[in-house]
Amino acid sequence: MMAPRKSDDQPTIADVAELAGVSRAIASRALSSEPRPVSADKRERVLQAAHQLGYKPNLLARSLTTKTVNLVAVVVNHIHDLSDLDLFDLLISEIQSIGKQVIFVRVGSAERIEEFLRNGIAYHVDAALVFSDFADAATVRKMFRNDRVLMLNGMRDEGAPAIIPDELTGIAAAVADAAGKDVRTAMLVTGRSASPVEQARIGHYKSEIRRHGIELVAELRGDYSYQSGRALAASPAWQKADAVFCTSDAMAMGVLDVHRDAFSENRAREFRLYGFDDVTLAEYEAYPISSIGYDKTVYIKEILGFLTAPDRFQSGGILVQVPTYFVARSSS
Amino acid sequence: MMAPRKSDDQPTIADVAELAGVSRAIASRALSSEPRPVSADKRERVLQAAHQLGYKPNLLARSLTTKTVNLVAVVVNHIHDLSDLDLFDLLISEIQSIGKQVIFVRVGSAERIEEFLRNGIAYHVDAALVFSDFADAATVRKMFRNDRVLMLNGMRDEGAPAIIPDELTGIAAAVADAAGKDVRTAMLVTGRSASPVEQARIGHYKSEIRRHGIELVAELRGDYSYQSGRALAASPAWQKADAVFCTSDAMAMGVLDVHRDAFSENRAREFRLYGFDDVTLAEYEAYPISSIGYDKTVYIKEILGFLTAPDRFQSGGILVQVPTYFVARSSS
DNA sequence: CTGTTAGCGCTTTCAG
DNA sequence: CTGAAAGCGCTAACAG
Repeated sequence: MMAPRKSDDQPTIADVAELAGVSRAIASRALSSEPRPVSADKRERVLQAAHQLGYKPNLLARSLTTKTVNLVAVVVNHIHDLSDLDLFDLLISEIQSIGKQVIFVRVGSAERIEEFLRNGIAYHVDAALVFSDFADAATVRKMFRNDRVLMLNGMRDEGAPAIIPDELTGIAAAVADAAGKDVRTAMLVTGRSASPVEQARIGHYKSEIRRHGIELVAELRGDYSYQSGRALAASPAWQKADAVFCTSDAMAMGVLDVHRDAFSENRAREFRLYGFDDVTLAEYEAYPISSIGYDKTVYIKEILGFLTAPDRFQSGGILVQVPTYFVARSSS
Repeated sequence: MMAPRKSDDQPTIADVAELAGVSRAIASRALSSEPRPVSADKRERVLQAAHQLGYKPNLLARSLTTKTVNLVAVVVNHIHDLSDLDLFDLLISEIQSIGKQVIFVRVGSAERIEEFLRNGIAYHVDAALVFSDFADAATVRKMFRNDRVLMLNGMRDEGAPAIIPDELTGIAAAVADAAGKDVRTAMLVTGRSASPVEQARIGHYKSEIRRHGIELVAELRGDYSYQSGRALAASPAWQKADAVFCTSDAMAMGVLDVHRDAFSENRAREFRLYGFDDVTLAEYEAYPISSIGYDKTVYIKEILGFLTAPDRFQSGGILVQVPTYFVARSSS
C-alpha cells in the first residue's frame, strides 16, 4: 500500500504510475525520450497522468542511473575581454536551445581546480568546452567523468577533439595589407607566450613579416589586456616602426589611446596599427582598428555539432578549423 | 561478500568503509562536513582510507538525499553589456571561492523558460541570483526547488530579499553637477521602461531635474545598447539641450560617437553628456563619460552574504542598498 | 509488451 | 558511538 503523497512535494514517477494504473517501469518507459517498448494505450495513459499531475522528472535521480545530466561545462580563465562578450552570450544561448544547461567554471589563477571540480556537479557534466589553457587535454579529461572534452584553447595534444580558428589566413592578409602600404619595419605586441595559441599566432606573424621582407624591430610582451597595451606603448621599450601588430584588439586599443594624437585625422599617421579578435567595439569611431576575426556563428555551430554528435569528433583528435578574415579599418 | 571494485571506477564510500573496516554509515559520518558522532579512531581510519583510495563523494548521489547541490544559478537576460564584463567575472570568482559552482541561465527572449529550468539540474540549485527581470519574485521562486531567490533586478515584490544600488544618490549628484554648470535644458535617454529598475531610475532623474529647475525637453527611449544610443542621437527626435542624461554608459557612448565632433578639444562643447554604470572603458580617452557607478566589490560581498547566510535575509524581503557615486569626466 | 526486482551512491533513521 | 536497513527518484535487467 503506497502512502499518500504529501501535497507539498513534487509528484514522482510512482505517483504517475499509480494514477495511470501501470508499473513504474512502464511509466518510466513511456516518459523516456528514447524509444522504449510500451503499448500505445498505456503510453497515452501515462502521458495523460503525468500531465495531469504536472509531473517533472527529478534530474538528479535520473542522472544517478543514466550518468548523464544535460549539463555542459564552459571552462574559462576568466571573462574579462571584450571578445568574450561577443562569444559567450551566443554560446550559452545556443547550448540552451538544445536543452542543455551551462555550468561556468572559471579557472582563473585558482590552484586546486581539480579538487574544486571533483567536489561539485561540474564533475558529472556531459561535456566540457575548454577555452582556458590551464591544462592539457589529458589532464582536463581526467577532471571530468567522461571523455567529452573539446579543446578550444589550441591545446590539441593526445587526440582530443579541437576547434580552432585558422589564424594564418587572417594574419597573412593583415601583414600583406601592411606590406602593400610600404611598411618596412614592424613591432609585435603579444599576449602570454605560454599559451600554445599565442605561440602559434606569434609564429605566424613572424613568418609572414619575414616573408614580406619587413624588419621586426621589437617584440613586446603584454597579456592581451587594454592595460598591458597601454603600458607597453608608454614604456621605454616602445620603438618607432611603420606598423604595430597586436595579438589582441584590447592591447591595440591601449596602444591607440596612448598614441591617439598620431591617429587624428589632420595629421600624418605615424604608424599603422593592427589588432586581433575583431571586437564589436572596433566597428565604431573611437577604436577603428584593423583586425582579424572569425565568424562566431560558424565557430559555435561546430561546437554544437560536438555537443549533439560527439562521436563524429571522437574518432581521434579531430581538428576543425574555422576560417578567419582580415578587416581593414582606418588604423592601418 | 562484496564484489571487488572495478579498477576503472571511482571508489565509493562502500570501498572506503570496507578498507577502514567500518560500516558505510560510519564512513559517511566521518566524511561529513557537519559534526556527526564518530569515535576519534574510526574517524581517523576512515579519513586515512578515503585519502588512500582517492575517494571523492558523488555529489549527484549525495544530493538525492541532502537536497543540496552546491550550485548557484545566475539568471540573466543576456551577457551583452560592457557593464556585465565588470560584474560577472568577479561574481563567479567569488562564488567559486566558497566552494559553490555556477550555472548560468540566460533567459533572453526565451519562452518556456520555466520548462527549461524544470528539466535540468538548474531546478535543484541551492540559490538563484536573479539579474534578469523576466518575472517577479513569486514566479521565480516557483521555478526553483527552494526559496533562496535573491532579486538583483529591482523587482522586490512579495517579501523576496533584494540587493539594489541606491541610485538616487548618484543621480542627484549627476544632476547637481549639471545644474552647477548652468545647464537649463536636458534630454533623457532611457532603456526599456518595462523594467522597474528603469522606471525608478527615470523617476529619480525627472524629480532631480525638476528640483533644479531644469527643463526636460525630450525623453527618448532606447534599450541600453550602444546601438540604440547611436540611433537616437542620429534620429529626427534628437533635440538641442544643454545636457543629455543616458541611463546606460553604452547608450552614452553611442551618443558620443554620433556627436564626436562636438566633444573634440578645440571646440566649445555643445552639450554635456552623462552616462550610467561607470564602465571601465569610460576611464580611458575614447569615451570620457561622466557616469554613475557603485562599488562592485561591496555589491558582490552582499550577494555572498546571502549565499552563505541566507537566513539573515530570509526574515521578510530584506532590501540591501549599495551606495552609488557620481564621477565627473570631461564629457560633462 | 509488462511487471518485478535490483540497484545508482549516499545519508539517515532507528535500534542497539 | 555504531551498524543494519530503509530510502532519495529513477532506470535497467530480467523473467514472464
